[in-house]
Amino acid sequence: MDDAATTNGGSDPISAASPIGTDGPTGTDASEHRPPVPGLLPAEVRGGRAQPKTDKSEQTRALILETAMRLFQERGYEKTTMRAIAAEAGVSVGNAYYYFEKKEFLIQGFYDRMTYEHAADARIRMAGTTDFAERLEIALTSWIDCAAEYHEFAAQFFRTAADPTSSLSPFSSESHPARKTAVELFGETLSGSELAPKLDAELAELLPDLLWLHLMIVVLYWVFDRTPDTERTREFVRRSTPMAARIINLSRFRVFRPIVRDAKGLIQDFILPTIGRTTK
Amino acid sequence: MDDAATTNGGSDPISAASPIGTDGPTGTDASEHRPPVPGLLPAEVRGGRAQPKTDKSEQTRALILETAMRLFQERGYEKTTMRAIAAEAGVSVGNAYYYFEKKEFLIQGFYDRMTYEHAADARIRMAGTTDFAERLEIALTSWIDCAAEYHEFAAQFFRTAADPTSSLSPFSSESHPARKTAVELFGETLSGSELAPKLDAELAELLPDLLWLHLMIVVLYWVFDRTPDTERTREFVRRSTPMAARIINLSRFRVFRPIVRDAKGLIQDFILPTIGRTTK
DNA sequence: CCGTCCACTTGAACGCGTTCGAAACTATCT
DNA sequence: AGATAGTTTCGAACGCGTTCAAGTGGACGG
Repeated sequence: MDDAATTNGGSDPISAASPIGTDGPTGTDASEHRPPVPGLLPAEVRGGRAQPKTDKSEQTRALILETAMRLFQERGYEKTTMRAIAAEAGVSVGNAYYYFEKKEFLIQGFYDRMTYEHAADARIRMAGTTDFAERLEIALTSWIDCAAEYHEFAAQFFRTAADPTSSLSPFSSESHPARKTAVELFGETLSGSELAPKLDAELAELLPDLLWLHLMIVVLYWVFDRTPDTERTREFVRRSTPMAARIINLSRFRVFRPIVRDAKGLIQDFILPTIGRTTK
Repeated sequence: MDDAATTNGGSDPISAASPIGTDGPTGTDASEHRPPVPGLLPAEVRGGRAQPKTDKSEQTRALILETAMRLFQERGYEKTTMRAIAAEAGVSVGNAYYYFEKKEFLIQGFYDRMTYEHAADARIRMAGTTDFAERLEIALTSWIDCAAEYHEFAAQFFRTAADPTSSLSPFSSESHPARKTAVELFGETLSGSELAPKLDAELAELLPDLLWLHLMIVVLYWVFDRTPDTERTREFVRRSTPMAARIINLSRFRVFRPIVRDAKGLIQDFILPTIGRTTK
């Protein structure tokens, strides 16, 4: 009896905006419609139960989520019990489960928050830089910095994310706004560089998702990284970004055409559909 | 207090990995659980507690593992309770935990068995074929076939494998014999092809591990694949293997030198050490 | 002012993974 | 045979995630 799908009303309050690739604005992106504090946004309403009907309801939900996030950080995920969260928030366990179907779903709060913090931070940091490799390195390093405080229980999160039956997976979840935000950031990483105009349009459309995959690899590396300040992952980023830039740059030349064509086909047919992107 | 490490005597001395005996045709009963080679412990011993001291001990261990694997396949991982395993095996729960530290560790049995079955099956299938792309496709398709029966609860296994704190992870576990076996298979996949003599020796040394990573990507794809008979993954293999072969083939040419050099450095410095391989 | 509906809240109870102290069994020595 | 030490087995008990039947309280219609 999998009630995971049935209990949720199925309606997602976030309506999809225009596809990523169709935007042709080379100038100011103006995608900064995101309020600065995402902690209490309806964006985090996802992953729970039905939509809130009351103000008080939403407050309770936010209270539980905030409390959970604080305790997770203080004690780690496993050692934070649902009873402790409920007690600390001053509600009952059942109430917590009224808003969050499973303990897992409380992690979503972290994921969302980090994604938005990362996007904002990276945009600021890469402003003024036009070299693509540098921009990419900034974007990835920014992620590592934003994620630093959560490294301790990242394992748990990653575990959850790797479960295809869980809607928290960055791969399988359809209409995951956080992923969309991240992909958009990489779109800007590319479009704001001097490399962008030189590229084949078709390839340029795929690249944001590919760069997001690059981030996923970095995340994988980061999760397993046990060096202080995840220095090894940072070094990995410093080494891999110039190479990625070079590969993309070389893709323009004739010798590489066949490979690039193959790769594009593979990505379009097998990778993007899997991660929930429907390229028409 | 994490007693997970302290309860275990420290290092579990794994002597060697031997292929799991081709199990009897029908009766999976514990009737032939005595290894003919005295100094060689079965591969299944890994992941549990201390080494068995008695013959009877080893029998009990095997009985529990066999029972667990059967129930996992019948009911799935989550729905198979430790109590059920113990009851079905005719032992107590405590006894099961005497041999297997956590329920997770019972999964290891699957992993080992599948790895050896795969290696054997792939070797048979690719005998007589010298085209590298074909050999690679055979190796990967063989894996999908061997893994087919476990697809249902593969999610759970993958979840566990993605946890860096778990010793079951194919990445972080040092001295994982199953991984070694798989890498060796890919070594033969390459060395048995007409491509092998043409390659740079240094690159040829890296390739088995890289091909294993290719398999890991296929596994990732497979876990999320919901199509019947994981047809989509099979198609993915058919498409990706010729491309991999072409890339490897092209790596010989001068134009690609710089990229190949970069890639080699990156892999040698960052990928292989992480997956427990120390290339000198 | 009462009844009805419904979002919200409660906490006891259930199932399962895991632990632990003690019993049972085996091997070895006196 | 008895004593001793080590190994294996047992099952009750614990903690935690999760469920569920039973409330509570406010809004609204009559």
